[in-house]
Amino acid sequence: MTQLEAQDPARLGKREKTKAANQQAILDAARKVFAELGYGATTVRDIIRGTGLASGTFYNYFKSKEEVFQALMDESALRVRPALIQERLKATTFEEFLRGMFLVFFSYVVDDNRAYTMMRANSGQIRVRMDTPEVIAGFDELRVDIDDGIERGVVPNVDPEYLTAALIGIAFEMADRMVQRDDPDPIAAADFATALVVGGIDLVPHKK
Amino acid sequence: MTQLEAQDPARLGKREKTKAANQQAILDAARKVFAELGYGATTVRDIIRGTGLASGTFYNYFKSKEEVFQALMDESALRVRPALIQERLKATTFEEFLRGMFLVFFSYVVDDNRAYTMMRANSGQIRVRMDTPEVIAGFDELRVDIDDGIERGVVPNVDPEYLTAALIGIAFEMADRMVQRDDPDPIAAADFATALVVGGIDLVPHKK
DNA sequence: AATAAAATTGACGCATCGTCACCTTTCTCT
DNA sequence: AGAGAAAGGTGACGATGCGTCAATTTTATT
Repeated sequence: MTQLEAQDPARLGKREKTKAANQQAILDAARKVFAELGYGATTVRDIIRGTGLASGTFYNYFKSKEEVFQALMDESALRVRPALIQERLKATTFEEFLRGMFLVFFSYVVDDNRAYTMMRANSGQIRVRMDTPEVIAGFDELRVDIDDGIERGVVPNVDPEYLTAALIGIAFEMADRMVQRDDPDPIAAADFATALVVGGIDLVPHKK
Repeated sequence: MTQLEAQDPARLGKREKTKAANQQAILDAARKVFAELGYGATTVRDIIRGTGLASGTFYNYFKSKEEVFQALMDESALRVRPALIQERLKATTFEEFLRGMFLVFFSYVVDDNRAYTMMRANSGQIRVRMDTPEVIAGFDELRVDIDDGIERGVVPNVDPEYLTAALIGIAFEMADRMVQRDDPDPIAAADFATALVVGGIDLVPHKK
């Protein structure tokens, strides 16, 4: 009754191989079903149905529906994080620092629209936050780097916690707005956000 | 089996009187139980138990658990909104406008800590957003007023949607941080937020 | 007082959850 | 290779919570 074909050539025991495959299958099914039905409406059984596994098996991999969702968020976070780190390291001024971070984040949101939209769709009804320790790890590193940047003189000497909070707030709320637009423009969004913080918003007049 | 004593002296039919009383009783019980158990863990029965009413009665007043929660949020929003409007109207510069709004919001968050904390506690696990049409009405008016302000020259001519989004993001994320601090200071928070937007963050150096 | 209207009640049927005893597959060791 | 052990998969089951609804009680109307 198992429809799973193993194709991974890596040297792993069959056990590890199917475990990994199952885990991924559940995640894939979950992403799909969440997108179709929304978080609230999908049941654990809906998810497992898409994998050919038995209902009980789900619980060998995840504790609950919420945990799968969280795992999906983590997957997304993992995909942005390297780029964020990259940007952070190559910035030499605060403005570069900000523009790089915002651009990476907004671009990701537009690119991986599926993942982000899925998350957003679920946001409406009932929501697992994106700023849990796991998901926000990139931004937590951000706070550390802001501390660092202050020492190095790259970042102004302001309350790092508030600064981080404000940046996160700007990023997420603007992203929400952006994806609702007809033609989302990450560069424009990043410019706006950057100007708002470093220069005052006068810098980016809105063309009507 | 009804433990409710009517004490409202207003001239209302007994029907209206108990209806209003029941509605409020459910809301009060809900706030308490949500705070104790968290949104996810409380059941509709947990809520109704605190009122002496029967389980079916709950559904005469609210459609679901989520709806009560939303109603509680609306109650809170209703409490801030007049002050927000007040601030908005009396501002003559953008800076005043911002500082007023931020201060009202942060002060409310600190004052009505119970309501806000309840909300926050639930935020973690699973969350009903604060930016639904109802809750955010104050901020929706904000967007309208920003449009207005642009016309009047009080608010800089920038993309109003992004500006609103950014302000909301700053407000909520900073509020989250603020309430976690030992000695939350709404004035300092409002100063920070205002400086961040109007003047660039250099204006408020952080004392270490 | 009789009748109508409205609201309350709690038992019921339904759905989902998470568990667990049993079974199948994979691993290990000689 | 084969036997025993360990890991993992299975699906039926008990438990829990939901929302409904026919019956009942309470309030309004005439």
